[in-house]
Amino acid sequence: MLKTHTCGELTKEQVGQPVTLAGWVNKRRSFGNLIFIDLRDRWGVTQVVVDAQGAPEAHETADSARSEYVLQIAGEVSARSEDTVNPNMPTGEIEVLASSIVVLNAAKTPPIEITGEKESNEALRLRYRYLDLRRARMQRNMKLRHDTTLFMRNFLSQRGFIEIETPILFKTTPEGARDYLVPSRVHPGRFYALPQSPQQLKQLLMVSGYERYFQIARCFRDEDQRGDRQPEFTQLDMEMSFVERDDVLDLLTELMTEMVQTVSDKRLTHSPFPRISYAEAVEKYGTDRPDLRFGLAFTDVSEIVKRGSFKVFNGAIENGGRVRTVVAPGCAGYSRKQIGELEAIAKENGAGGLATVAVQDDGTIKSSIAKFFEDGVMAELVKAAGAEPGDLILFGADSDAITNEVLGALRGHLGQTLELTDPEELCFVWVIDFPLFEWNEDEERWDPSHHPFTSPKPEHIDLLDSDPAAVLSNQYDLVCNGYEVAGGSIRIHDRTVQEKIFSLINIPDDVARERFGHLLDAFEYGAPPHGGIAPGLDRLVMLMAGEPNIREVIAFPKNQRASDTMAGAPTAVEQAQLDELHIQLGEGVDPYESEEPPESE
RNA sequence: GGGGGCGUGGUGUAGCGGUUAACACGCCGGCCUGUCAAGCCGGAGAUCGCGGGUUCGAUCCCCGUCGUCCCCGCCA
Repeated sequence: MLKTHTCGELTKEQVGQPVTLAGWVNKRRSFGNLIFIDLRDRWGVTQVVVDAQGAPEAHETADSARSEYVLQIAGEVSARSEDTVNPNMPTGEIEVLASSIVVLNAAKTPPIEITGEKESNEALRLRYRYLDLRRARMQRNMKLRHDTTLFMRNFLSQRGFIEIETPILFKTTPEGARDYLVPSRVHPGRFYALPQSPQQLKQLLMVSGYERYFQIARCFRDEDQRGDRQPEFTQLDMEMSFVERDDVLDLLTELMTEMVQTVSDKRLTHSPFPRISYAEAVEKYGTDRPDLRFGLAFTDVSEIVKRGSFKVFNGAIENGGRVRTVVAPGCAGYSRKQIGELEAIAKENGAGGLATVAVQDDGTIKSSIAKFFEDGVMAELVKAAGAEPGDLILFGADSDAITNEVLGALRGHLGQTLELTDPEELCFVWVIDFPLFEWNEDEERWDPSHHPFTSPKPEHIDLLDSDPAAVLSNQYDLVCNGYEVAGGSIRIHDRTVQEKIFSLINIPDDVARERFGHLLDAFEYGAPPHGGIAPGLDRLVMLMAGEPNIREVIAFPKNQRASDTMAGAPTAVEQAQLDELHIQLGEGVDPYESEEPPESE
């Protein structure tokens, strides 16, 4: 080793000892004949003192060193005098008196700030990711990610799970997300697909009798990016045999609770986690992934407002919709401008406008729609909505689909602006009892709301033919602070039921056999009842780190356009490579178009 | 595919129809033996992303384009 100690471990106990440190120049402060170097490695920062009189050669080297130079420094640990102790650094009680310094490598001035408090813009950070990853924030996030996966592995291993790797080169499943395809040299015109998740493989492992499987699994989906979505991401993929829903929920609750308590400094709102049905989540919060760090649930006031004469409300109800409210606490005094902002949000989400009722501090009503309601009805309305003096009632009057969006967006906005969301808090909630199908307007068919391997609730199997919309499934999602952080289900393990589902979602028998024959066949050889779940690792680490997007917890993420701007992927390839893969580019396709010229240095 | 924000020395920002384009950090040089956001002095460094238009005059206004981020669609 080129070092005897790390830059984070020396204390008064080592005073007088000879040590050798190696790391990067975090900061250099020169007084001419006396130079201080803050030397950094992954474990911390240690101050090195170089005295021109005591060590002239070392001083000369220190004088020429610059930020981010890689140095090896030999010297002696020395206690700092009382007035020079730095209580802000873990190693602040000591310093290393250098006797010799070797420049292991020089460094250009970095294009992004590594030690400063200023954040360089993300495009630059990604282009120089190897430098960005030197920053304390990134080092902390990578460590947290490691701690998280280590915890998961230990936790599951202790409970009898074993980690099994499944192929990255697999088979296309066109009914899901868009696949990343990999051409085959040996099979002209054929393609592998990168797995969107190891779903089928883990189910097959259950058929194989492993009973408790997990994998820190990379998954690939060729869809557009979001702050919480990358083309490749990581799941803690799990599957268990002979379990029922609550077995999975209980185990995951335990895992998540201990994980947060062990690796993060965030606070859990509650554990065990509350469970709400999909129907309740949508009815009260307008979404199947509500942020429950705050309330602001919706109330259905259709029956009350019917007794008034406001045409917008009555019209919405006559057209099969409803009128629901969300209460903005303490916002009765909102100015016209502030209400205008709320109305803009409502309109962006499909509302025609935004009716409001302000319950003023003295209990009187201020509202442009008050004139459509008798005082008694208005009082009942205020009470039903749960509004107190000082509150502002916001109305959504339309189809449920629209008011879910409108009120959901307003609720989210209020949660943010009224600071009802504590960034130090993690609020997990189970969402259960999802519908098995959702109607696909464009294709005019039923789509699985989760995936086609999710089992219907046994008591609903009879409804599959008569009323598919009413069939509930054994699907469950784990939601945290408004993010879906895990999703899973009890699976189908019966070939007949599985074939039935395929036919309901318009996958003809021959297609089902071609795409999923291996699974259907496997079900005939003693498939145990089984189920599982797949927490999204990136999102969990993001939440525990308090980061705004998952790129901050991925060492080398892709940008919004799914490019790696550091290495420059994807790239055009040589014609010879294409030929070997039997691939011909489409007419007019120019892979070199709009490609940035390489940086010349 | 659609909507929106941003793009000014190395970095982060300010600015604005006419400026020697400002500030901080960084960088380079000098002084300095107790700093840890070191200090003091001096210096270099920007065709204001690119192209076109409007204008007597554009970094500023308009259009296009490229880059980047956010959102909708999409994400079984």
